[in-house]
Amino acid sequence: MQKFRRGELRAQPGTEILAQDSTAPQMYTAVSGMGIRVRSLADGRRHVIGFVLPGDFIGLQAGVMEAMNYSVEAVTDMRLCVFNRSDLWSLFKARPDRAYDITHLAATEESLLAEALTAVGQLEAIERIAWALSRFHERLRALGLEDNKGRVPLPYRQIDLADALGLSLVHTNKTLARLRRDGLADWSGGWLSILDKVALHRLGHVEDLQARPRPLI
Amino acid sequence: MQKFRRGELRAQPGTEILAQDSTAPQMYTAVSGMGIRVRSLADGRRHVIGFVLPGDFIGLQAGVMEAMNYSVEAVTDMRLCVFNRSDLWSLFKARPDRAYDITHLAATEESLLAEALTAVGQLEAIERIAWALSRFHERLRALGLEDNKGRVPLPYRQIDLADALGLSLVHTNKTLARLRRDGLADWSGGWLSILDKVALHRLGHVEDLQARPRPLI
DNA sequence: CGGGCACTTGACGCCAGTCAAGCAACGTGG
DNA sequence: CCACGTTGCTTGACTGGCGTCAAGTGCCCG
Repeated sequence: MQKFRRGELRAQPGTEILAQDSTAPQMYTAVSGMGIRVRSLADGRRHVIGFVLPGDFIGLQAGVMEAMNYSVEAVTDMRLCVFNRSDLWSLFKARPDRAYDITHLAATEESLLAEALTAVGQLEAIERIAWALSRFHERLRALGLEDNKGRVPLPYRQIDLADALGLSLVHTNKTLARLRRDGLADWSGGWLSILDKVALHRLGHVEDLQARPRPLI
Repeated sequence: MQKFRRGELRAQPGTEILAQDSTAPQMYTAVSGMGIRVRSLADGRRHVIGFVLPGDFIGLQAGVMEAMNYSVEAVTDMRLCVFNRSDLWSLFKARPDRAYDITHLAATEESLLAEALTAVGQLEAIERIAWALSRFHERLRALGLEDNKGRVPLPYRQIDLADALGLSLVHTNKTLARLRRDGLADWSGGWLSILDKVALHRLGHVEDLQARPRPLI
């Protein structure tokens, strides 16, 4: 992939890396720092589609479609690898294996969105938050960001989580406080600890891949 | 693509075409009939991720990932083209243009899901339904299914729409009645008519591609 | 004719939104 | 150095949109 790399971008908190409705000429891979994918409505409401963590690829939509349908914003300082949209087609011709990987990425993204849609559509507030915190911990742990006390860094604001889950800031805050009080999870000061993983997963309907019901017809 | 076609499948209403958590060896393109993509929770709740219309490709997840993370069910009688998962890789090697198209499909799917997520997360009940009916009419009209009275066939049940929008059946029913009474849209007897397109789009925050705000910095 | 399914409508209650006030941490400029 | 505005978090009081319960209709099918 190094051959297709075109440079590095640094973004400050609050910066818009890719703009909704724009036809960006570039795609990115997050190297460090965190951001959000966000869709804005004309009346000011916004929905956080997802969270960008190190290693995530962003801008595929801009790469293969006419335009992005959401923005990407930095929440912390970020460093990103830059790729040219115009190189994507030559990559597909030269490296079918890489093309396959990119399709795999897109399918994974779709899978994440389907799960989020289910959570937002069907779960009640405390279940949604349990789901989100479980997923956060899982992803960040997989990135090796867990410290020796089992905490992972989570530098987002409560309003970001609220807008991702379709909840109000106030209710999100109260529900986080309840999870803390009940000893399930504690997200404060930019760090997240899972205190009772089993209970949290059950509450958030997070499926342990091991425990999937295997149909044996 | 004909070379990769492996046969035809017919499915009755209620049939599960692809099962959640399964590693299906096949992918499909819907030829006729309609279905739903649906995720089920352990406690019986379900979320309708999306609606399968003629021309839609399904099973890409099963094709490139370990397993589907939602099921696909037929709602009417359906006919589908069958493709073998194992042929996907050879397609990527032989036809980079087709591989690109498939990635484009996946990105389009992601885009639809992002819009749905925003609707379910941020809009209130009547707005969500206005959004959904607008999108339905648009997609079905593009398929040439509009009759000379401006109606399109919509053979789903109210519970399917309710489960797609994260609303209860009862509230969905009452909201549909309200849109009908107010002269915005009428979905009854399996047919959908848009009576006041402008008002419906405004209510559902459906963006006219023409009228996008072009940033001119 | 009886049972099931989809749709409809009214009554009631609760989860979560809104409003409002207050605190702590931070950066800025007089 | 302190006053002041801004941003993010917290908490209590009140309200309302939407869920649940319940009953009823029309239609299809065995």
